[in-house]
Amino acid sequence: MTAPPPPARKAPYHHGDLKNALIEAALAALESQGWHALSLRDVARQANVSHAAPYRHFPSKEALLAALAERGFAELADDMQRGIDGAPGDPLGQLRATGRAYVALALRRPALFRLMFSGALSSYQPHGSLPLVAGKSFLLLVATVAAGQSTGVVRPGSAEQMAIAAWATVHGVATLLLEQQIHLGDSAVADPMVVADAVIERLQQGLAAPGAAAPSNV
Amino acid sequence: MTAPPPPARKAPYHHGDLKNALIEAALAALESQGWHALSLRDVARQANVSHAAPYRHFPSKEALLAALAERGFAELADDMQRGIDGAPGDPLGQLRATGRAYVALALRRPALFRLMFSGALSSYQPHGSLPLVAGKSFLLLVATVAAGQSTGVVRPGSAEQMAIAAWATVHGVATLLLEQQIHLGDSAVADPMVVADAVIERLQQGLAAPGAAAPSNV
DNA sequence: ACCTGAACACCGTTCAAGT
DNA sequence: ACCTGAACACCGTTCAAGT
Repeated sequence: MTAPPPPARKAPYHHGDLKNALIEAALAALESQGWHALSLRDVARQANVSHAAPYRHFPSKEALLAALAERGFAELADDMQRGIDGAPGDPLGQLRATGRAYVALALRRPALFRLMFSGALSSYQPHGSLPLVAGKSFLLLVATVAAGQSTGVVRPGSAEQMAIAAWATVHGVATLLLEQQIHLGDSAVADPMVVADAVIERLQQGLAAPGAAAPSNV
Repeated sequence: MTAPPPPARKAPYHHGDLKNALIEAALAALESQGWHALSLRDVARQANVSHAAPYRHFPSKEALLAALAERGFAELADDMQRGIDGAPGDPLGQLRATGRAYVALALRRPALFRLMFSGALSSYQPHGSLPLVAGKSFLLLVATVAAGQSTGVVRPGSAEQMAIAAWATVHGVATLLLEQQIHLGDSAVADPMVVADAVIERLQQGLAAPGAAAPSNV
């Protein structure tokens, strides 16, 4: 009765893969609390290490947040690439698909999206490969616009400038929807994605070459 | 020599207008640190009161942030209204002016703009008149679109839906510029406002009625 | 090489007490 | 009615010490 319980399986002193464990714990905490409320001490608790342990793997809390943001940007580029792959030979369809992927990510992981785009990181520069990964999705966009121009379905002009306009539009709907700034009460549409589609459709018309036929689907 | 200095003008025990003094101090701290780094204790220090004094005027730190955001939304609506007043009888010009005012505010007060639109406040609802003031600028936009439709320079359709598309586009450039996501290195343009104008111009073309003449200025 | 525990200088919020 | 000072339960970060 009074005998002490067996030591059971004690956690090893060395975690083994603490860095990834911290990132996983932080990703979970992120979506439930937002980046500004995320506590490094709490993440350490969740990973069953002391509050000082994370400092062996990240020089600061911001560095951990940057690692999360980088995961988000990689996921964004992957989703967009999947959209491009899904509509081979149809640049306008590819543009629509990348736009939908962008909005979908914002709605699926709102806290992660805010971390990526809402000034949580003062600069991407000091965080290793973050600037490179963050720039990847824009490069995809420019390439798709250029492809559309070469086949004549996208109006001529600076591909970069048109990509910026497309990005701005899609980023705008994504953030306004995610922050619930757009009130869908009056309209018959209750689904945010329907609003996004409408805006993307209008953008589509602006990017399409004057003579080109309107896309048939959606 | 050893005589104590005269009491001079001691600060009165009652501040008099502490509420506004706190808001002013907070607005200053906001732009220099961002909303997430803003400390209530520091704001109190800046206003020369104890760290507990703010709680007589704001139930929480978030309530103070909400007061700042409300100021921002009021300023935004004012700026947009000024843009509308500056182009009487020219709805397309008014739309362009409101868009420029929107981007200008984002670039002039980046931290305030982030506070307003980047999920710092979990909801506008519990903060008095904030939802009403926050909605004002969108109503201006809808009214201007409707005015353009009635004179035939803006294409027909749901004014609300077109206002959403316009808002999304302008909001997108504003936030991307403010977060320095758009790299102006390659282009000849170093001025963010030039990028904004280009995007707004493209939006303009999307909103204009097919038959209407292109705007001559800018 | 990696992790712990104590320590430091902060926070937001509460509450009895002062004016 | 409004403000103060101590107190509580947290933070991020540092550093000597442990394994």
